[in-house]
Amino acid sequence: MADVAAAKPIRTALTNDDGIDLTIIELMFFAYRDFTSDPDKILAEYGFGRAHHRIVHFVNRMPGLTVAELLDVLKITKQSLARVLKQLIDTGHIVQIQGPRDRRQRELYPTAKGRALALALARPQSRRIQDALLEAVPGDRATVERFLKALVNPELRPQIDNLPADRAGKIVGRDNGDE
Amino acid sequence: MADVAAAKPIRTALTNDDGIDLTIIELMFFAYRDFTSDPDKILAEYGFGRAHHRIVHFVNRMPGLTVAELLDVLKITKQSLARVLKQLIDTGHIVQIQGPRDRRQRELYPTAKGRALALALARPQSRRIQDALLEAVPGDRATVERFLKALVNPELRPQIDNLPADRAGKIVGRDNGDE
DNA sequence: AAAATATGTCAATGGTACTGACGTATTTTG
DNA sequence: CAAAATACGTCAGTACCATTGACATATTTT
Repeated sequence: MADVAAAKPIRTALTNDDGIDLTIIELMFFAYRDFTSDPDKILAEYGFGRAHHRIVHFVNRMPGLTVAELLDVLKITKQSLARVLKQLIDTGHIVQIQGPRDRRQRELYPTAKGRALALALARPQSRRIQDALLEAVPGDRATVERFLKALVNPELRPQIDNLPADRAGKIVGRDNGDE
Repeated sequence: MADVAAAKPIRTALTNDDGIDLTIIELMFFAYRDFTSDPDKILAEYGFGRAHHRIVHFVNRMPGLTVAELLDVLKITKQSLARVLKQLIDTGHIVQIQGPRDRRQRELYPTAKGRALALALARPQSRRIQDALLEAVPGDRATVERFLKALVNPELRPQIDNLPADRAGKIVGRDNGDE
């Protein structure tokens, strides 16, 4: 009976007074939407989507990673990866090389074309971040990084720490004189 | 000819040395993914997706907004909204009321059920933010808010400013004694 | 030799988004 | 008042991204 009649509309707005951090919740939504809009435009020219972006990005960040490692970073299924990875291989952005130790594995490497795409996609995002930090005072960047990292599930934070920050000292793979 | 041969793999990792702010780019990816994972789990129980989340959220934040206004906030097409909004109306989360001034318009209001859903979805996100700011010093929250807002396209920032922060003074609609 | 692992693939499904076109009710404009 | 514009809804078709489940192959481990 109560279900039949139209439910009564609530006319008062949900606000921060309700004990919810709506300000940052909404800023995350709007910020992320616009943050991804620049690469989305570029990807559309190639007929690619966000899945291609993520794959080409992490293959460039961790050259030689295996399919299983890539799945672990992206937290998607093998089947979801398959089609998109195949397209990137077919278009010459990524190459597969049989694992030297374990020949069941396929190590994934970017080509020069794949590196160029990763850079083209990252540049506008980096630029947007740079602009957002224009009026930042020393320490603001660290504050933002701490906050974002603290939003990540704790068990996944080591994965982020293991990404190469720069080329000082660390040798990720033998440099064979790419370009 | 050059295209036939397998392209040479690049074995060096892309790093911050390449002039790209990879650290924050990747933090944004991981942070947003985990930030949306909590509501995603709840939505799955209802057979809903992220589109339902966004609609039920902003209808609760701006009760009485019209379909056109909602489209303008979400930046999606009428056709994309249609199916999802219909589901939320059919399940009694949202009600439509003919606009009092312009009868072509349909004002959207949450029901008690819709308000409860919006709160249930927002709570884990708010909690995650609260936890992320646990060790923050005064000023850190403002720094994060400034940064996120600066990532948003400039022309859309007024839209964010117009969302009700709290109920002090401002009367968004007449309070007719909901629950 | 058997079991486990790494990968690839086939089929089916679902959610979200898009473009384009068309219809209806209502309001505004000339 | 008639025409144009507006607000909304809907139909058809398409595309991308992700899922589960099942199965096949090559290789390594036990």
